[in-house]
Amino acid sequence: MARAATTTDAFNAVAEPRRREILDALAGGELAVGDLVELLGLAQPQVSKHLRVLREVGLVDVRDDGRRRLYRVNGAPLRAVHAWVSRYERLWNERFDLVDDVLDELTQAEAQAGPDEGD
Amino acid sequence: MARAATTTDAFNAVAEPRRREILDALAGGELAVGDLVELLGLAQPQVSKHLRVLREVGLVDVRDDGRRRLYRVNGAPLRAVHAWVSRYERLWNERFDLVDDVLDELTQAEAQAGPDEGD
DNA sequence: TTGACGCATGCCGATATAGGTATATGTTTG
DNA sequence: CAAACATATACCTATATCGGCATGCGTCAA
Repeated sequence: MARAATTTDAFNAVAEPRRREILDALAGGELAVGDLVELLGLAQPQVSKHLRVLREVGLVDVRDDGRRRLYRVNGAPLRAVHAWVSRYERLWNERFDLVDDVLDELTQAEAQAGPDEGD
Repeated sequence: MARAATTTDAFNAVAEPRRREILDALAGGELAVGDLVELLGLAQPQVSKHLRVLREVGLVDVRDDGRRRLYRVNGAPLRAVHAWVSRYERLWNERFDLVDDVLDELTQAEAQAGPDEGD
């Protein structure tokens, strides 16, 4: 067999440091490929390839702007990663159960406040 | 070059589904290799190999028990993963800033409560 | 239209992987 | 000591990856 494709899911796509850097760079807002090339100091083809992987797993969206292509982050696929990792949070954070309780209370408070829970 | 080694960090180690399953199984407590073989339905050598990877990145600890080896989860290395992913949480969870505030309040509350904040 | 620009893609090579099967190492039992 | 048990490791093969380099394709400017 071999390792699972990097485009299999967010877990695999994000295992590559450069791709994480790309997402971090895009966290500030839309950027063109050329911008990323400068920011990360990578060759243009490599950036395009990493973007392709990120695009295939849905971590970024593209938009055409003249002869440039503006990329944007889409965190949705990371939700699964976050969900899985969070289950282990208590293993390194003793206080987590406390936060857990608070989240519970928060949920209930919102429920009681009803749909009209303006800030 | 090629892909980074699976033993490079938690990101790479955890990208493999089987290894995540192993960690999930160990979440309930110590287990011997044989137990994991049964639980996951994998061949024994494969389980041992996956455990080796997890061990190299520090995600599991081993303990000898007669002719068996008991493995145990160590979530510490996942902290980095959690930290990175969490920064994107607000991208899919509109309410995150709310939780953010609550965490802040919690921290302050604890500080005020002092060291004697028993359950 | 020609040329410059911006980006995507194709090809190449080296490498680590994951599963399969066989076997080595260490431990308990008789 | 020998046999059974539990786990680790060695070897093998197919495969996808990542980087480097060249090139294809669409877009804007003169």
